[in-house]
Amino acid sequence: MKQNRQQKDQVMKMKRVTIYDVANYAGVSLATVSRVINGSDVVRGNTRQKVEEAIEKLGYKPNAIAQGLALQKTTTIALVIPEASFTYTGQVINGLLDVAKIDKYNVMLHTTTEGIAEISDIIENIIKSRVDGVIIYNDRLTQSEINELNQYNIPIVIIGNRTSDKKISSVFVDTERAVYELVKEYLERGVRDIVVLEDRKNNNASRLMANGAAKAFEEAGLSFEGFLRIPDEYRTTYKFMNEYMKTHRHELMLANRDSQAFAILNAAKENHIEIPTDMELVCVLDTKYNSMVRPEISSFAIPSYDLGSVSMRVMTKMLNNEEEENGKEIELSYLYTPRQSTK
Amino acid sequence: MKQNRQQKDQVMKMKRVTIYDVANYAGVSLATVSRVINGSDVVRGNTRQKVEEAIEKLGYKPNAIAQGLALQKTTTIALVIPEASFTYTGQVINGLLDVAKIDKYNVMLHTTTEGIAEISDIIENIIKSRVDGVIIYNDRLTQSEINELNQYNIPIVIIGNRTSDKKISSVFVDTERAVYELVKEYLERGVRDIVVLEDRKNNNASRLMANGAAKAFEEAGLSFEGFLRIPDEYRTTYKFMNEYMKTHRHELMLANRDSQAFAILNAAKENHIEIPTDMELVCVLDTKYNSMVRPEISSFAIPSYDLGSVSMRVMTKMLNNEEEENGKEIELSYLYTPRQSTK
DNA sequence: TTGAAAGCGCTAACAC
DNA sequence: GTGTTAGCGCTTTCAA
Repeated sequence: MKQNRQQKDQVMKMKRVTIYDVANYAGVSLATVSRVINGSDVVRGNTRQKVEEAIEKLGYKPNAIAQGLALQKTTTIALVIPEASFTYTGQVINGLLDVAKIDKYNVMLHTTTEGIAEISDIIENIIKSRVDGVIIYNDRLTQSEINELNQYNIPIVIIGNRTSDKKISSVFVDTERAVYELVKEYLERGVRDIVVLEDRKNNNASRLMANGAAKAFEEAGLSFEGFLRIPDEYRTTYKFMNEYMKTHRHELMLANRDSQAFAILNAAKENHIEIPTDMELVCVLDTKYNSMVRPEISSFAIPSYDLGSVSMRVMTKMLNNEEEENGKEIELSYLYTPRQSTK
Repeated sequence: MKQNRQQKDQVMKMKRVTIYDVANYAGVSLATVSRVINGSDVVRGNTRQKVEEAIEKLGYKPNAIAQGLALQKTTTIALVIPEASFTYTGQVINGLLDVAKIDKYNVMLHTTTEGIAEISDIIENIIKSRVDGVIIYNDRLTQSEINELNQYNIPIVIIGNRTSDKKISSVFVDTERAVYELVKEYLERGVRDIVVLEDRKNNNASRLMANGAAKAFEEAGLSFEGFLRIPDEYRTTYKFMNEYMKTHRHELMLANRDSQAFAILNAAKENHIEIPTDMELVCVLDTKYNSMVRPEISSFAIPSYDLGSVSMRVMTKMLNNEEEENGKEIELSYLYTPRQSTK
C-alpha cells in the first residue's frame, strides 16, 4: 500500500517535494533546511545559498500541515457568521481578511444556519481543526456555546456584542447608545410618536435598539412602548408594513437594516404617507444600495470594514500572548448621517 | 523546552488529550482507538464500548492536523472570490458551504483584491496549506495562474466561466446566450437601439454580454455597436450615466448588476426619461434589493445558490476520484424574468 | 554552524 | 480482533 501510494504519485506526475528532498539536493541535513525556511540567522551565508537554490530548483513549498503538527499551531483562525448575512457582513469579512493576509493567517469560514441546532457541530469541527483562534460575528452563539469553546482555551473575538472573559475579547459599535442619542434628540424636539421596528433576523440588535429608545424615554419621564413586532404570519417586512400602515402612522420609525427601511419606504408610498414630511425614517445598518434609493435613508455610518480589521488585529495580539489584550472590549464609533428620509 | 511546553500546558489548565490518552484510559492500543473513531467494523462491540466511553470521558477530539499529515489529505478546500463581491456571491457561498458541511469539508476563504498582483501569494498559500481542492469564483485568475495551480495536480472548479481541463471543471450560467436570446427578441420586435453597459468590475461578464448581443445583431444582418464603456474619469456608474443621458437615449439598456441598473434608473429619472416608457432596462444579476426599488428591474433569475452547491458537489466527486467528473462543464439554466422596467 | 534524533498525533500495514 | 511499528513532513533540542 505504501508502494501503491508512491506509484500513484509517480503516475500523477510529480512526487510532492519534501524537506528531505531539498536537504538531499543541497547536501545538508534537513535541520539546516528547516533553519533556512524559518529565517534562522545561525546558518552560514554559503550554506543558506545552497539551500535556497535547492528550494528554488525543486519548487519546494513547506507543508503547513506538518508544520502545524510540529508547532502545535496552524496559523489559521475560524470565522463564524450567520448564513445569509453576507450583504451586511461583506465589508467586515473584507477587513478581517485583509489583516489576516498581512499577518499570514488563514481563515476558515463557517456559517450558522438559522434555527438549525448544528452549532455544536461547528464547534466540534473548529476544535478538531485545531485553529489558533475563533472570531464570531453576532450573537447567534449562546453563552453556553461560547463557554464550550472557551473551555478549550482558544482565544475568541466576538464582533458586534460587548462581551469579554478570560480569553474573550470583543469589538463592537454601541447601537444602544446610538439609538438613545437619536431618540433623545427627537424627544427634545417634541417628537414622541417613535417606533422601533423589530428585526427578526437579529434579535440582539432589536433588543439594543429598543433599550436605547427606552432609556431616552425614561430620562424624559416617559415610558417607551413603541417596539413594533412583526407577527410570524407575515413573511416579509414589506407585507406587514403595508398592512400596518393602513391603520397606523408615526412620526419617526427606526429600522435595523436598510432593506427593512426600504420596505417601510415602499409601504409608506403605497399608503400615501410622504417621507420625510409625514413620517421620518432612520436605519442603523446600510449598504451601497442606500445611495440608490430615493429618498436615501438617514443612517448611522457603521465602520464595517474596521469591525473586521480590528477584530483580526485583536486576535493576532491575543495569539501573540500579549496578555493585556485578553478580555478587551473595544468600542468603535458610529456617526449619525442624516439624509433625505429625515427633516 | 519540552518540559516547558508540558508545564505550560499544565498551567493553561488542560493538557490536550490525544489518542494515546484514550488508549491508555480504555486499556487498549492506539490502533484500536483509531479504528473506533474511523468506524472500522472489525472492532468487537465490547472493546468499542470501552473506547467510546474513554473518548466521552476524556472529551477527546481527533486532531485533524495529525490526520491530515498521516492521510495526506486535509478535507479542506480553498475558495477564492473577488474581494467586495459578497453582495453577489453571498448566495453562492451559502450554497457551497451547505454542501461542504454535509460532506464534512472545511472551507478556507481567500479573496483577490482588485488590481493588486498578489494572486501568486494566494496560490502559494493554497499550495502550502495542502487543501484537497480549489474553487474559484469568476475569472480574476488568468489562465497562467490557473495553470500554476493545475501543476500541483489539485482539482479545480471554476464558477462562472466555461472552462475545463484535465483536473478542472466548471459550473456556470450561459450569460452570452441569455443576452443573445433577449436581444434577438427585441430585434424581432423592431427595437434596434440597444446598448450594453460595461461592468468595470467584471470584464468577463461584460464581454459575454456584448458577444451575445453582437451575435443576435449579426444574425439579423446588422452589426452591433452598442457596447457602452464607462470612461475611467467617472468614479461611479451613476455619475457617468447622469452625464451621458443628457445627450443620449436608447430603447433598451442592458446592465450586468442590479446596482448598475439602479444607477441608470436614477440617472434616467433625473433626465426625465421614463422607464419603461421611454427606455427599457434589463440587468443580469440581481439581489434582494431589486424587489425594493420602483420600478423593479427585469432580470435573469440566476441560480446563485445552486452555482455554489453544484460546484462543491462536483468538487467532492473529483476528490473521490470519480474520473468521469473531471473536466466537466456544467451549465445551469437561467430564467428571464420580466418586471416593471420593461414593457 | 551543522547534524542526529526525538517528538507532534494519527493511520495503516503487518504480525500475532 | 487487537497490538506493534513505521511512516506522514516538519521543528527543536542536544551534541559535535
